[in-house]
Amino acid sequence: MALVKPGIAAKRLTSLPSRLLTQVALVANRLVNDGLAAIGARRYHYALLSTLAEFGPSSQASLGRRTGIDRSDIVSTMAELEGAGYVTRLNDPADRRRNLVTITNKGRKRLGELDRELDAIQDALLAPLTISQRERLILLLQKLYARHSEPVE
Amino acid sequence: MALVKPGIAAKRLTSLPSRLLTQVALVANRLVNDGLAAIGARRYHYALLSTLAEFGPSSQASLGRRTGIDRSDIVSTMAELEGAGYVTRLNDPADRRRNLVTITNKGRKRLGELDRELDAIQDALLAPLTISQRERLILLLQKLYARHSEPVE
DNA sequence: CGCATATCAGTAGGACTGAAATCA
DNA sequence: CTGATTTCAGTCGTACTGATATGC
Repeated sequence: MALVKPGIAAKRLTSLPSRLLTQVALVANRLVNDGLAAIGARRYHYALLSTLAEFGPSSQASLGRRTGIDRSDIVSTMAELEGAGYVTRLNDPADRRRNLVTITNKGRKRLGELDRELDAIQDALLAPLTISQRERLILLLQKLYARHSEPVE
Repeated sequence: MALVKPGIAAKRLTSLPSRLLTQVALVANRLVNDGLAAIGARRYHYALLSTLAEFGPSSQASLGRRTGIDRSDIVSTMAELEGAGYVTRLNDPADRRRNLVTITNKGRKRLGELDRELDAIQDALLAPLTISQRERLILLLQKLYARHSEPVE
């Protein structure tokens, strides 16, 4: 928790879109990190468990592409999740380069806990906005993200 | 530059507001960091120089409150900016605990360079949106940030 | 061979903490 | 004494790079 009472910021900064995004993302990340840390989790755990739950057993490389998490960070996070019993890693007999990662029942229960925690966090984050403002914000962010994660040409 | 072709993400993730914010902020930060690094600058430089230009000579503590930058990071960044000749630090005769930081003419010129660089970056970032969508996004983010940086009660 | 996968070691900037020294 | 300011020495999670080993 940071939270020093802020002063009045320079106009150049308060109207700079990239900075607004960073500052609001920082607020969101503080809420998410604190909330997840309270139950012993991190953002990467949620991203990986929810991807495994939706798409089924996957290689680590595929998980990296779907979540945007670096291959290198997948490795260490997978070790954590496996250690906690939330996933299993087996060598894929069809392609022995791959680790086939599978979510366990314990992992599914864990995902449920994380879902509930994150729901509460989203509410806290978006509390200042009306329902239709929240929808608009989400659509605008999705549009921005979609265009910027496409191959640019 | 990261840029691995992304896969299809889990629905839980693509609709999670905190994650959308983080992902778009990440895009913005990559653009900003790369653009500023190309001319030897960092985000903190812009935040501090623009605050000094708008509010005049300030203590480091005041700069920290206005920019949201931690007191500890102000110290090291100020050393960089002073080393480059963009600011001067004098002991405030009126309160000898304080460093009175003042932007130099060279610092003002530098701020102009950073302004131009950042203008181009904002255009690239917001290119997928229409003008009125950009305005709406900015308003929504400002509202969120304002409410979350107020004393909560 | 080229290419993908998994792993490890390490880097970099950003956010933050705790403690010390100084002074209002 | 309390409280503000500056500074230093770290920690932490995130994003990322480079190299290596292995297998398709």
